[in-house]
Amino acid sequence: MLSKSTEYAIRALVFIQLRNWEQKRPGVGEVAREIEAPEAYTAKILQTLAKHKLMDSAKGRGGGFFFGENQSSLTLYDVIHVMEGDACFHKCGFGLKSCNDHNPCPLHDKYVVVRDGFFEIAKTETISALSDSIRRGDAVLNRIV
Amino acid sequence: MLSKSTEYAIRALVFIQLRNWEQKRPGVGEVAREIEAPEAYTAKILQTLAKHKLMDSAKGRGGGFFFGENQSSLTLYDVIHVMEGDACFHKCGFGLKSCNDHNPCPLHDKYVVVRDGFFEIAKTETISALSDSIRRGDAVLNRIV
DNA sequence: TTATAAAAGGATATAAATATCTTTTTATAA
DNA sequence: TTATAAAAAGATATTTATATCCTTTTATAA
Ligand code: FES
Ligand code: FES
Repeated sequence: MLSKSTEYAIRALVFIQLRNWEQKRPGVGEVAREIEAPEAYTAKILQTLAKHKLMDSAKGRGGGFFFGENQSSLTLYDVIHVMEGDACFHKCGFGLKSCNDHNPCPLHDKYVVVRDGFFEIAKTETISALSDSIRRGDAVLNRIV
Repeated sequence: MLSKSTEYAIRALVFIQLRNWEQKRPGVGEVAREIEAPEAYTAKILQTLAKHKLMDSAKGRGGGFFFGENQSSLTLYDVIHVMEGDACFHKCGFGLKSCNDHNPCPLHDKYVVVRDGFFEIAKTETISALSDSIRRGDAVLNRIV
């Protein structure tokens, strides 16, 4: 499972993408409301994402968050990596100090399949692809209730 | 990813099973040493497992931990359920308040495959099967280095 | 040029997970 | 019956994740 912070980050980026497509640059308040996260905490997360150049920000009046040219194909992996590192893609599912094909734990063979499946999703799915499925109405960003 | 506590629990149970097969009932100290976990913390975890009847314990001289008759086919799911609940099998991977087939988040279709894959492992793998793969020499309980 | 709106930065606070320590209960061996 | 070994129970401590608050910097509009 991803950390709450990572989930907030992913949903925030998707929302920013959706608004950007409408020629808007949402601010912290709007993002926090939309992803149903505490505002001050959302601010910290957006700050982290901007610092790592996953998206861009503009200070001052009329400012907000947005994607620049070279930030269009951001993958889930990129976001996870910045927010919580990539232990989840490498760790032994049985809790050993490392995962090793040639000296496996008893879960290794089966666990690796699942772990790699998640890695594949993370490397393949992009913020803009997720956003697009919402724009098309095939998926939702939040629950009504 | 499972919590550290859950990992300790699984490894502890596997070790207890291995020792039981040698007609031994290990105590907290022996278990903690083997799974490389802090002793007092291991004690708490074993206490939780015993309280939930996942294995049995005997107090006093010559006491220790062991599996009773009806505790032989303990699944990983049982252990995870007791240690951290089963959110990981139900939660929305995108962080929505619930996961819903008919009102999916943009990750749903792909995420559910991975999540269900893990659920399948958890429901299928048993402590005794994992232990047996170690006894046979096909897998390890800990890393030399 | 000043007032205002916005993000950045820094300092704290709270909650949850991980870890330790001490006392109590229980069983057994001497 | 007493001393000892072991788990159970309870209290406390530490660390990490989550969350809040206050101040500073920056850009823009009036
Ligand atoms: S060694 Fe445990 S998952 Fe690879
Ligand atoms: S709705 Fe998100 S994983 Fe099912």
